[in-house]
Amino acid sequence: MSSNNPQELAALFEKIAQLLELQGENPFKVRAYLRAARSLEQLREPLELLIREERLGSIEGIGKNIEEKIKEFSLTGRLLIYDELNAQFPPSLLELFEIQGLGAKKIRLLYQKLQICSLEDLEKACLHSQIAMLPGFGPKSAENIEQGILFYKKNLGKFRLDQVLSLAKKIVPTLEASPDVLRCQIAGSLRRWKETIGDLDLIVSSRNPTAVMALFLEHALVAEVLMKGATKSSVRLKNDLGESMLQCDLRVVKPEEFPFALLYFTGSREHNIRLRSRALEFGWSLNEYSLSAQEGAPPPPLIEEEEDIYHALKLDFIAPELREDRGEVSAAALRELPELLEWPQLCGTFHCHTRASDGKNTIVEMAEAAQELGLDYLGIADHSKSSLQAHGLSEERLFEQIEEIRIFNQSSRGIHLFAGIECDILKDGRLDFSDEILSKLDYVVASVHSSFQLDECTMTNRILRAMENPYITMIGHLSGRLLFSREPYALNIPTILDAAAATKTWIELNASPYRLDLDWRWWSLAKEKGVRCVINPDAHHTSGFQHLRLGVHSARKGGLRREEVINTLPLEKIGEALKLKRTMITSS
DNA sequence: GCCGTTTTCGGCCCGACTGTTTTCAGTCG
Repeated sequence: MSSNNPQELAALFEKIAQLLELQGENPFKVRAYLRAARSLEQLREPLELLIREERLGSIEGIGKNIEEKIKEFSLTGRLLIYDELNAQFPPSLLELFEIQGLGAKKIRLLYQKLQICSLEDLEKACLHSQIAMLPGFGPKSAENIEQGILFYKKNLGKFRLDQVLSLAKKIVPTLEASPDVLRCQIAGSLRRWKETIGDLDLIVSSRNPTAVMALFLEHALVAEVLMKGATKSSVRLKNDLGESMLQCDLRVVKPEEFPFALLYFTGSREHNIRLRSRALEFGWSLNEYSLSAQEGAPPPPLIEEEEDIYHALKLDFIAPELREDRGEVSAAALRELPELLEWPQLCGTFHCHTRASDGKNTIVEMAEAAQELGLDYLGIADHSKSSLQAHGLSEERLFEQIEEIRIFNQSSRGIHLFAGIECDILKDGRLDFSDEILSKLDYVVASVHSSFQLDECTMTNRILRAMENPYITMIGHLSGRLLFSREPYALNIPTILDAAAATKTWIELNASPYRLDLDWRWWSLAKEKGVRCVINPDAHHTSGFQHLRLGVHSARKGGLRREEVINTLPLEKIGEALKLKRTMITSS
C-alpha cells in the first residue's frame, strides 16, 4: 500500500525519534528525525513530485538515509525501522512523554523496572507507591508524577489564547507597578500569538531580583509554586474558579540582559537555534544574556533593544508572530519579509450575529460596539434557517432584518451596515436559501454547520460547489475546527484555495479564539495562490469584537499584508469589492 | 541522523532548576 502523505510520515518520524530516545540512541540522531518531520510538515510541493524529480535531498534536514526512508514509505506505506523499534516497546508507552517531568530515561526505567507500559499502569504504580522505590526516583518525584498525570488528564496542558491573555493582563500590571521592576514583557508563545498556549512566559529586568521574585510568588493568582530560584521561578495560576491551571514562568534579568532574554524566551526554540548559528557565522555567541565575541572575532555592536540584535546579525527585524522557523530568518537576511498587516488598517468586518439568531445583542448595539472599536462598516450575518439550534432566520425574518439594516443606514450614524447571512452549506453542497433570496443581500458567508463526518473528497466537493455560487462572497471557518474540542473535518485545503482564487471567493480568518480558522499555517499558500483573506470576529456579543485583534495577530502570523486582507479596504471601496464576484460570474 | 569555503570526521545551543545523591543526571525551555 503506497502513501505520499507527508503529515502521516512526519508523525511517524516523530514516533521514531521518541523510540530512538527510549533506546538511548545518540541525541543528535533523535533530533535529525525531528528535524526531518518538521521539514515534511512544511512541505510546499507534493511528496511524489519531489521523489520523482530526485529533489528530496535538497530539503533541509533530509540526507541520504532519511531520503531512503521517505522512498520506502512512499512505495510501501511502511517503515521497517519503525516496525522494528515499535516491536521493542509497547506503543502506549509513548503516552508517558506527555507527562511533565518524564523524559526518555525515566520512562525507560519505569518500563524496565516496573513494566509500566501506559498512563494507566503509571497511575496504578503511583497508587501502590512503587515509583519512589526506583533508583533515581524519590518521594518528591513520585508526587510530581501524580500531579503531572492529573494535570495532563484535566486539560492536556494547553489553553486558548483569550484565556492566557486575560490572566496575563491580571499579573503583568502588578509586576509593572513595582519600583523594583524596570521592564516587564510577555514572551513565549503568547508573544508569538500561537493559537494555543502551553504556558505564560514573563521577562522582567531589575536590579533587585529577590524582591521581584517574592512579589511574583506571592501574587494572589498563584495557586502553587512549581519551582523557585534566584532568577527563574515557575508557578501555576488560578482561573476564575480558583482552579489551578496555567503554568507561568518568570525570568528576572539585569537591565542590560533584557533584550537577549526577551528574544530568547520569545522563541520559538527553532528560531533561536537559527539565530545562534547565524551569530556563529560572525564569530559571535548568542545566548539569553548577551551577544559576545569568540576569540579573535570583532566585537559585536552595542545592543539596547531586541531589534538591535537582529540588525547586528544583518537581519531585518522579525515580528514575534513570524518566529516559527518557517523561512523567516533567510527572508530577513534578503530583506524580503512582508510588511505585515497592522491593527489600525482594519476598516470593517463581516460575520457577526444578533438576537435574531443566536447572538446576545441587537443590531444597533452591535453597530455601536463596532464603531467604538474604530470600524467604518459592519456586516450582519445571522444564521440561516437550517441552523435550528442557532435559531436560524427564515426567509421572512431575513427580509425584516434587511429592512431594519436599510433603515439604520438612512439614519447616518457614522458606521455603515451591510446586510448578509451566514448561510449553511447543506450536506450535498446546496445552499440553505435560493439564489433569488441570496441576491437580495449585500453579501453571503457560507459555512458548514452539519455532517462533519463526510470523507475528504465529498467534503471538498461540498464546499467547491458552494463556492461556485455567484452570491457566496466568503467561506466561514473553513476547517470547522474547535480548539480542544473538535478536530477539523477532512478537507483538501489546497484544492479549496485554488477554487477560492478562481471564483474570487474570500476565505475567512475567523478570529474567535475557539476557532482561529483558517489556521495561520495555510495563509502563505493562500497568498501565493492570490486568495483574499477576510478577518471576521464571528461575534455573538458586543464583547466579541475584541477578538478581531486576535485575528489580526493570526493574520500577521500567516505573513499577511494589508493588501491581502480585504477588510482593510475603506468603505468607499468595499461595496464594489462585495459585488465583484457576482458580476464576474453572472456576466460570463 | 545531517552537514560541510575547516568537506568524509567531528560538531550538532546551552543554562537553570529539581531531586537524589554526596557531585550530578534528567528535564525543560
